[in-house]
Amino acid sequence: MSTAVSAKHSDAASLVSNTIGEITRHIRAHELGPGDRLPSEAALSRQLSVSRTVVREAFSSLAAMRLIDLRAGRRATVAELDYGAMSLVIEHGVHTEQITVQQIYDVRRTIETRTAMLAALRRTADEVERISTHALAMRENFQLPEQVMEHDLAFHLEIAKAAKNPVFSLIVGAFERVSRQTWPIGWRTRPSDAEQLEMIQIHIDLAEAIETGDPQSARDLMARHFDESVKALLAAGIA
Amino acid sequence: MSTAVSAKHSDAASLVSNTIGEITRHIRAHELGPGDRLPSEAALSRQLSVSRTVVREAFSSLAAMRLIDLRAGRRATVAELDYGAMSLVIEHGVHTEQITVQQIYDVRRTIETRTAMLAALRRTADEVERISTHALAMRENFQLPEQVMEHDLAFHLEIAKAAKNPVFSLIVGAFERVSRQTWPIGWRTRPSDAEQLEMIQIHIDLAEAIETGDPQSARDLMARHFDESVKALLAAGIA
DNA sequence: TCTGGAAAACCTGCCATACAGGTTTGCCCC
DNA sequence: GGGGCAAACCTGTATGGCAGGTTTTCCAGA
Repeated sequence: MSTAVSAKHSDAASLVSNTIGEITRHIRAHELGPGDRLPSEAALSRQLSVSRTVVREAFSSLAAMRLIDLRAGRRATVAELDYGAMSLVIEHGVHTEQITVQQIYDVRRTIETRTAMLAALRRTADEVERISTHALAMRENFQLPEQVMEHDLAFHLEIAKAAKNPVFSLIVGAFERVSRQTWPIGWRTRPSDAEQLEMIQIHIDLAEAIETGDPQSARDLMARHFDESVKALLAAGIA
Repeated sequence: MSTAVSAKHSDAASLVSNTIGEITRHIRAHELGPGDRLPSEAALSRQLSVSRTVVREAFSSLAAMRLIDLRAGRRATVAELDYGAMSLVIEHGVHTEQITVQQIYDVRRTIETRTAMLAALRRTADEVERISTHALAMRENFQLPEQVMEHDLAFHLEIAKAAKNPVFSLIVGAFERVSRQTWPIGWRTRPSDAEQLEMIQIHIDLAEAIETGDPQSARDLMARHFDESVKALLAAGIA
């Protein structure tokens, strides 16, 4: 696998690209925030002297990146931070074999040992509540993999949120789509109830460390969680 | 600043969304890799029973996320991993005040202490060459901020590349657009030649640590680099 | 038989127009 | 002043068309 990652230097002087630039400039110039409305397609079309088709494709592209929200009949609005687009990019990388599952685990370990630590320092009572609930729900439903997975994903996202840095949430979220597809593989590498419960127990311990406010312990537990997961994957021959 | 980050659960049953799904499914089903060609707009239009308009918007969206490449007259092709879209998402977050510069530095520190370490372990001779070249070029052109910045950005990207994990490259690259805009602020907080050269020296030392193959030292230098940068930003009142 | 090159076929970028719904605005009536 | 309805506005999708770039095909000449 090559590790080439680039960014096309988009002088891409197509009308659509330019229009996308104009729209983002408009957002910046008017200091628009989430929920604020953008000009209508027709208005932009006149203003920039391009057809409505071009404006539509520009809007469509921005919506694909989740920078704006589109809904029929309504004006386009500036969107809240959303990891949907990043999640698709990562998924694409995995499906086209430019990224391996193991590489993702390495990045997640790097990021999430940090979020666990920060969460232990900065969490609010509400967040502790939600994190613990997901951990316990994993144990409760441990015979329903589907359920365990959903709570597992939510657990990790909540910890990122508790770290109080939206960029971490963005990155952790970016792995969601891929995780949904690889998670069952990891689960199958732990065939016995004991092994499954052991893995779930780490989550519960981690939730407790965050509740207690013990960053070092939270960090170590998250590291252990990923080390175990990678070990399991390797044992199953996912290299 | 709120730390809410979500992903709209896209049941979004619009024709365009469905078409996007169909196209990505096609890529997966046929195991297409970078450079492989996709069906023409007209063909997909017939095959999915939607108008060419819809297919065009779907292609346009995928191109915005850099999952495919579009060029006039040519068929669409599967794209190489590219951080352009992620870079736009991050930029959008900063401009709409959902992300602060400091938060980005925290994430970069987390990620790049790891890439520095891995680079020291895995770098090839070529990579060492390129990393050193950029570091030295920073010193050489230290009176041309524009130049220093470009080499600085390239320096960090090369280190990520040398870490041999494209996901790290993706994330480091995702901060490029924002960095280009905030970098001059950081530079101005170091008004004297001595301060500027001191900051550049860290890069040179880091390049050497990577060349020597000293992961611990590389890690520490990268950490110091970010600590200094954050300190400078805070001193300048960028909170 | 092989090769160079031109024409044909194909393809995308962009535009104008049209119409079916959903949304917002504003006005009128109570 | 408030409620509700109609008009104005807006987006989603479709059709047809043309300019210009790209690929394929195939013929003429060596």
